[in-house]
Amino acid sequence: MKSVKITAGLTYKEFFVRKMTREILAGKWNPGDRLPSERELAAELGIGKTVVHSGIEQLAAMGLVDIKPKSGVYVADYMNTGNIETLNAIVHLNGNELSWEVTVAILDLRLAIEGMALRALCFTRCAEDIVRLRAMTAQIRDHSHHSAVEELAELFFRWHREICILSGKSILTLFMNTMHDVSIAFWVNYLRMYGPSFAIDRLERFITLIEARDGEGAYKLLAIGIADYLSRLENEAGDKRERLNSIFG
Amino acid sequence: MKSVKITAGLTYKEFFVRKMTREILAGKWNPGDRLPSERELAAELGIGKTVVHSGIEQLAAMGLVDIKPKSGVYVADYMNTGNIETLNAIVHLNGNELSWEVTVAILDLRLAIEGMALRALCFTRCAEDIVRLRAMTAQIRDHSHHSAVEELAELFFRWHREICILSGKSILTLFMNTMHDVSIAFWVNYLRMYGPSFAIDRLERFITLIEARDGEGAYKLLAIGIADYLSRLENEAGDKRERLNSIFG
DNA sequence: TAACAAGAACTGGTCGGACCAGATTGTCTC
DNA sequence: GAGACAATCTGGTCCGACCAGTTCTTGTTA
Repeated sequence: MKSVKITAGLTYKEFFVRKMTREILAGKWNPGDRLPSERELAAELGIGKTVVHSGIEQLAAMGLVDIKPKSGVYVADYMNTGNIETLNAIVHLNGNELSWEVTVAILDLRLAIEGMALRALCFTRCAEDIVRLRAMTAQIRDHSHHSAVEELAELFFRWHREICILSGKSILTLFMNTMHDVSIAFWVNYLRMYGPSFAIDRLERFITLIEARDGEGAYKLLAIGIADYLSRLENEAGDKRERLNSIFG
Repeated sequence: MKSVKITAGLTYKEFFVRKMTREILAGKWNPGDRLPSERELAAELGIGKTVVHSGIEQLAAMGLVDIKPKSGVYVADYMNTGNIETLNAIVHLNGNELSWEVTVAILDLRLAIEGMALRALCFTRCAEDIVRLRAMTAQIRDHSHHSAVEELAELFFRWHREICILSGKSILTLFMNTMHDVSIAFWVNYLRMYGPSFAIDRLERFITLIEARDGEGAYKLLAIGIADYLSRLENEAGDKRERLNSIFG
């Protein structure tokens, strides 16, 4: 008789990883705490130890726990020793809500990565690159009438990744992909703020600058767009405060 | 009778992942190629299919393969869809040699990440932060007489990560940790170029600027250090060319 | 001979038991 | 009380059994 209630579609392992992630990030376990042994967790949940072990390995790869062989599994000081997967877990637990700090950090890194790629691409671009970017933009425009915002977010992410690919700077592409999950969360918020139309027009402005080989112009467009988004975010936070003030006094 | 010759200390899974990584990155399989089925690979190597499957899952997490259920496992277009683990694998296969492109990209990202952290820390730092950084620096100096360069590299990485931790910008810390493996490779090269003494003196200059709350000064020190390193790297490449010229004509 | 349906074989996916090696704790003897 | 040995604990690894869906092969019917 299993004690685990399996949510539709989740394997035991997925259920276990989600449950432990939630508990760790919710503070049920603090950094340094020793988790129950794999056998205890397996017995408690009514699943096999190998599944638990596999789940714990995943938690370790996510930076949430440290495994000490022969000793036990300890909650890691994950905000200090964690990695991008830690951040992805935090963001996912928050329903893909990005805090101000996360947003600033993501966008600054994006400026660094995509800034380099844009400059390089403006220098090296060929005609097929422009055709490629235009085709992708048109595809996004087609989709914008009937696709969910998450789908659109994926398409925007891929457009900007294509900048890195076309620039020939493979490493920048790898870094950008590494930030995929948090970037999708960002694009969802961005599309909600500006709407798909505005966002697509901006893509076309990038293409114009790339066609003109204006690396500094393209970089500036990126930087200005980022600054505007952050400014709007701040204003929305201010608006929320004003609305609360008018309700409560 | 196992057909796998196990290198000392490697599990079947580790052996399998290394073998496949080497073959994929060496071009034995091209992006889009379908790998032999898990059962075929298992039979060929004389190990269990589950181990092969587990290894393939790891290769997928590394961005090297795409798994299509019921169809097969295909080599991914990993330079376009891969992630930081892809880069780590490439660097590791090259005996931790960093190409110029990788070095430039890493350092630019580091400038973005640590630049933000330095500025923030100079603004918010307290006395204990300075004490902490001084203690870490002294520890590094103690180790520099008898430690291997890889150990020193780890200590330098942690010193710079501590900047992020002390800045209170957790997200920057997570990003920095994400770049841990390639950063270690960089620090090894850096220490070989400048020597531990010089590198430690530079840490102390950072501390002086942080103590003085000179965010722009600290950022400049970082940027200048990076530019100098890249310049020397270029000169070394030039020196190699000159030496070859004088040998061959 | 061609088309359709059923069965077999294939694919990756998941799970749990068996066993391993080393660390830690408990028990017994001196 | 100290030391030696055994038992128990820990995480670690591997494998066979079974699953679900896809694709290919074979047999039957028109």
